[in-house]
This record gives sequence, C-alpha cells and structure tokens, in this order.
Amino acid sequence: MKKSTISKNIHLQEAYLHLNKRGLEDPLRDVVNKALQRPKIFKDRQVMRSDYIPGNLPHRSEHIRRLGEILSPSLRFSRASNVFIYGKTGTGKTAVVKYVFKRFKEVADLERLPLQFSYINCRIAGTEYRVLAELCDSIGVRVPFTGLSKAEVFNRFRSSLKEKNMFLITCLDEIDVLVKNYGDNLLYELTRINEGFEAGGLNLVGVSNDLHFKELLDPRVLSSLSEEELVFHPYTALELVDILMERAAMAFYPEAVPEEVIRLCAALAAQEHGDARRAIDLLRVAAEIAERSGASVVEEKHVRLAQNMIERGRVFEALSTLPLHSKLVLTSLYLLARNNVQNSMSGLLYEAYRQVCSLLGIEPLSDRRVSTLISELDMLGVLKSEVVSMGRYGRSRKITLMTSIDEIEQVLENDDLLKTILKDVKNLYTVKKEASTK
DNA sequence: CCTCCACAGGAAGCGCAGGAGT
DNA sequence: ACTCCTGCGCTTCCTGTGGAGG
Repeated sequence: MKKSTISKNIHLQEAYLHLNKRGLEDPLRDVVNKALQRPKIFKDRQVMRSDYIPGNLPHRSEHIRRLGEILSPSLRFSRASNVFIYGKTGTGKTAVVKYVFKRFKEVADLERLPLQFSYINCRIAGTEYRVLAELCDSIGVRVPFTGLSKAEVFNRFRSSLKEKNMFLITCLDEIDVLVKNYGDNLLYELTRINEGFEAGGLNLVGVSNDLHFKELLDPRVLSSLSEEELVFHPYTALELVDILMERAAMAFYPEAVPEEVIRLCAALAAQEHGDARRAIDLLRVAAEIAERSGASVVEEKHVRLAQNMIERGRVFEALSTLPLHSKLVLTSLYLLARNNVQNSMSGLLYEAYRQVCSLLGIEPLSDRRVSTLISELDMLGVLKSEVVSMGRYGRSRKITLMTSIDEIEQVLENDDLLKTILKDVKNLYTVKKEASTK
C-alpha cells in the first residue's frame, strides 16, 4: 500500500515536471519571435498576386498598342471594331485587356466621355443568363439573378444601353466555355445589338484559350466578332525571365531573390507552355517557403519545394471541393485500387460505387449519371478513361487513376462524411481479397 | 462473315429551386 | 394565388459500336 503510493507520487511528480516543462514553453513564442526578427524577403506582396496588373507588361507592348489602336475610335465616340483575342493560358491576354481598359477608362473619365468598360469571365459567370446579368450590371441596371426570361434581360440591357446613349466596351473572357455549353446564340444577338442605334452601343472583346474555338462559331458571328484579331503566343523562357525580374524588383528586397532562382522558375514554367501565371505563382510560393523557414535568400531548394507544394495543393483543392457523388466515385476507385485493380472497367466501378453508397446509406445514382461523373473526373485529370472493346465481352471504359492513392486517402480523411467509412472501405478490401483467394 | 456483349453517350424530359409579373 | 421563366441535377429511353468468338 505504502509502496504503491510512493511510486504513484513519483510518477505524478515526473508527469508534472514533464507537463510543467512543456507548459513553460509558450507555443506562440517562437512564432512571434520569428515574425519579429524575420529576415525580410517580401517588400510588397501585392505585386506577386495573380490578379495584380503591373504598370508595365514586358514583351506585350506591341499587343497593347494594337488593341489600343483598334479600340481608339471609342474615345472619339464612334464605334470601334469588335476584337477577337486568342492564346493559351498565362500568355498575358487578360492582363493586356485589363491594362488597356484601365488606361482608356482614365482618359474617358478625364474627358467625361459616356464610355464604360466591363470585364466578364464567362467560365465564372457560368451561364448565358449570368453573362447577360453582368452586362446589365456594368451599365447600372439591376436584374434578379433568376426569374426573368433571357429575352427579357436582353431587352432591358439593350434598351438601357440605347436610352443612356453610352458606349460599353466589354471583354468576354473564356468565351469558348460559353459557346461550348450554350452555343453561339447569345453572341449572335450581342453582335447585332447595335443595329438601330444612332449613338452609343456595345463593343465586344472576345478572349479564348482554345485556338480551335473559331470552328464552333456560325460564320456570321465569326465575321462580326473577329473584325480584328490578336494572337498571343506563349512566352519563351527568356521572356519569362524578364517578366519575373520586373516583378521581383518590385516585390522583393534587393539580393533576396538571386537571378538563378528566377531563371529556374522561368525554365520550369516554360516547360509547361510558357505560362506566366505559373511562373509568378512558383516564385511567390518559393519566396513564402523561404521566408517561413527563416532564410533571407530564396534558393533552388525552395523553388523545388514550391513546385511540389503547388502540385499537391492543386490536387487536394480540386478533389476536396468535388460534389458528393463524384467523391463517392473516387472512393470506389480508391477501393478498387487498394484491391489491386489498376484498370477498372466502368461496370466494376459502378458495382463498387453501389457498395460504397450502401455503406453510407445513400441512394446511388444511375449508371448513366455515374458515367457522366466519370467523364467529368476525366476532364479534371483525376482519372483517365478510355473506351476499349473486349469483343464478345462487350465494350466498356477502362478507367485508370491518375492521382496517387495517398492523395485520395488524404482527401477522404479530411471529409467529415467519408472519413467515417474509410475504415469500412479498407475492411471491404480485405473481405473482397479473401473472397477472391478462395 | 455474322452475332452479340456491355457498355458509351445523345436526347428528352422531370422535378425542384428561385424568382418575376399579374 | 397563379402562371411563366431558367438553371441544375438527375433519370429514362434510346441508338450506336469494336471486335472476340461462333
């Protein structure tokens, strides 16, 4: 009895000492200290953000001049030509348009011209209706986000444009997304909206990432939309270096980012079709990593880490924001992958999906619907599906997971609903395996 | 050469949400 | 209260199809 109380006390004391030792450490002290004496790398974070429009766009002055020339009649209050711009992502299309709009707007405001500029991203707007709603919004007409017929919204837009006697120059970014989903009806209507206008009107600047987009357009729409055309070529590695140098000079303290780091970022981004946005993101994340680790200079290892982090982050972000049933499909694929089924056929996947659903007590969707979900996941690059024929044994889609199992597991663990069945899914795997070995 | 599997994927339509106009 | 509108997620129904095996 006595002995045990003594030993208990010793244990308690030890535990207390241990706790105390740990308790004395202020968990925030290090962070605070680090933050205070942090070697400074960033001078101005804003500059490295993706939506920042620099005052100078290297290697794009020719494009700026051309676009300015094309739109210049609007400053004399006569209608300019519609412009069609295409080029891959991160080639500076949006930046050039926004830059020209900004400069023109300054002039228009100064001269008190009835000139408005608007920028609409069709992919973000999503539907024809919302594009129309945003057009209305940009000339100060409020419309409800649903409830009206498209024709009604269009009419309101047209009549207020006429009534206000103003020019609206609007940029429809990622216009290809709109046309692919809804056809070119809206574009057709928009290109003819000026008919019967004495003054004022609408001017379109269409921007597309898809070079083959033009083939989808009705010739009448194409001819009026692309009265003028601008093509943006991808940046070369050397051009990317210039862009990064210029940004870096504004964003970082001198000496914080050596030239070879910039060259590396440019080279890595150039490998992926010269995407300037990628290059800038890479440099920014590398600098953040360097700063967090307490370094005063960004090094190559930070860039490599950043590249990894961006890649992982993108996958995680994409997967964890998927709708429920897409996640369930992914879970089924995970189940099959753990079952060593690398190339699952769609029938098998659907079976696994039904199992996962019953585990959660969720009503499964039809096979047709799941088929569409698989196609969507394919487009996202999460998996690859390929239609193969097995002769007598039918035609099916061979589905290969393009994401690592670990990454999917991470997503499942972070999902409140799916983490509850993660264990069961793993059990299902062993049960299934036992069954197959028998 | 023909058959027939096991799906792919298009078309149409349903029910609901969210809203306007009357 | 009622009608009409669109978007969205989904189902049902349907036609199409590459190629192994008969």
